[in-house]
Amino acid sequence: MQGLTLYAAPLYNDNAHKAKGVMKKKANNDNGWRGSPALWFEAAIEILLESGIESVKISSLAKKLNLSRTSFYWFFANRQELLSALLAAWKEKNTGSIVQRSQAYADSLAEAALNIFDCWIDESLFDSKLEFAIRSWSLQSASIEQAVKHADEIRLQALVKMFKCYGFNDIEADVHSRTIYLVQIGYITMQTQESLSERMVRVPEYIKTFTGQLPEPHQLERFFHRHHYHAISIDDLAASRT
Amino acid sequence: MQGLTLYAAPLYNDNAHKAKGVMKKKANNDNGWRGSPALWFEAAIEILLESGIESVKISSLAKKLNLSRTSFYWFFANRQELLSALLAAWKEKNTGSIVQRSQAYADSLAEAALNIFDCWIDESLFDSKLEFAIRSWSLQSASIEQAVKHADEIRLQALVKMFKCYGFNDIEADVHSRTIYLVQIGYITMQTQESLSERMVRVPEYIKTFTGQLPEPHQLERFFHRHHYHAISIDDLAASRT
DNA sequence: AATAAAATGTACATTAGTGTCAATATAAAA
DNA sequence: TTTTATATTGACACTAATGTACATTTTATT
Repeated sequence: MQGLTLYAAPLYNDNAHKAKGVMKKKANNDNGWRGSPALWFEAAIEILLESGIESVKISSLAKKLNLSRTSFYWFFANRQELLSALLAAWKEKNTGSIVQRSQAYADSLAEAALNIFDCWIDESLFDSKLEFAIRSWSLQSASIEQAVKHADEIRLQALVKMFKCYGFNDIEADVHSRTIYLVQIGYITMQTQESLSERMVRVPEYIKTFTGQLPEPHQLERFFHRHHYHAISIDDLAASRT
Repeated sequence: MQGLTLYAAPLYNDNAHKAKGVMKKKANNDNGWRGSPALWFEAAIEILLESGIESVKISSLAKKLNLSRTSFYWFFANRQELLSALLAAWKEKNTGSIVQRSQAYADSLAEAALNIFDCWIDESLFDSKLEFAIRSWSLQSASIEQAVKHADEIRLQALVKMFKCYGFNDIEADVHSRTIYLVQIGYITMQTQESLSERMVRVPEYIKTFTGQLPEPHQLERFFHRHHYHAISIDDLAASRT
């Protein structure tokens, strides 16, 4: 066993792309050993996103990593310790981004809303699958439910503050915050899989619905640009071919 | 074992209120036997809503019903058969109501939206906890995921049709349908617990956000009335006391 | 090369769940 | 009241998961 308070989120972020591929026998650490806390953790994240927390079984992870099941206990005291690391990673990543984007510079409410939308487009800011998995987990565990409720409060408060900056009264800010946030939570729950362009096409109408104002062309352009989207994009071409 | 294709949803609806109370030893069937498909099913629903599908264990249900675990197999072939009954009950109840309310009479879009809101207020129309539990289940099972996706499509189509009746174009109807539906799915996912009046206070602003028009006073009155809500209500009094 | 530290693996104990079977009890029908 | 259908139970076999103890292998250090 080892100490391991700190590696969870950072390693998840750094190695997420690497871990995606099929690797099995090769591709491990820099040192000569096959296992590491990070590898077990990444395998756990993968299984969590694919099949939920109750599928995060040490035996499955061992199979995935081609390691003996009991080797796990060298790095983690027990299964619970691994699960705590998963929760910590979620906290660090998802709530932070919403709060941060709600405070970003904007020259109008429409643009402020677009700043929030960054989270829904950019996976490096907000991981929707992780969000869904944690929320499902919360059904089974009171402590997780607590953590999720707390996150919702923090996030909604950040949005309310944003709307109030643009002159909304209490109830308006409340309803509009909930609308912008809950529509996204709804999308996540629906596990929608859509191309970038499918989603971008709806953006102006959503902004209008959420804020009451259509975004200016230059604001949309800025938004599209930072997400590498062009009105006639590779996505559109691919879609039109089918 | 017995045949049992038909009892699922009807018995769930009919006996849901009865089953809620603490009963244990008494209060069973009309006949002299202690167990029945319905009782096992109701116990399963309760556990499902409380703690998720993986907690629906025959051993737990038996304890809850004060029956031998193996007695279950007189009524159901196996656990899977019970789970199928749970899914069937969800299908029958939740999707049906949305479709039905989307077609109800309304003299304006605002009122049409209020008709949809009926589902979110009236538990006999739409069971939010069941909805959440099934959606969580869908993470673990491809077939459940399929069923949930299908339900989402049916429901959204019904809403799109409604918005188009009031002159919305394709993309407008699409975005507004998604907004009204996803906000609710978001609420469900957040497992929000609020009093009737807390929710009613937000209704006008939500209607304005979702449809672009504030509801007429008489429309709101009709809505409040059918949900037994009065501007100064028992809820308000209770809240003001704390 | 010898040793220590780190990681891995095998064997075992334990737990918690499913499902089968045969024996028994209860209620309804003859 | 006997018989039959329905329901209930305890004993058993099986499976899949966790976690422990200890031996073994692999890498790093001297």
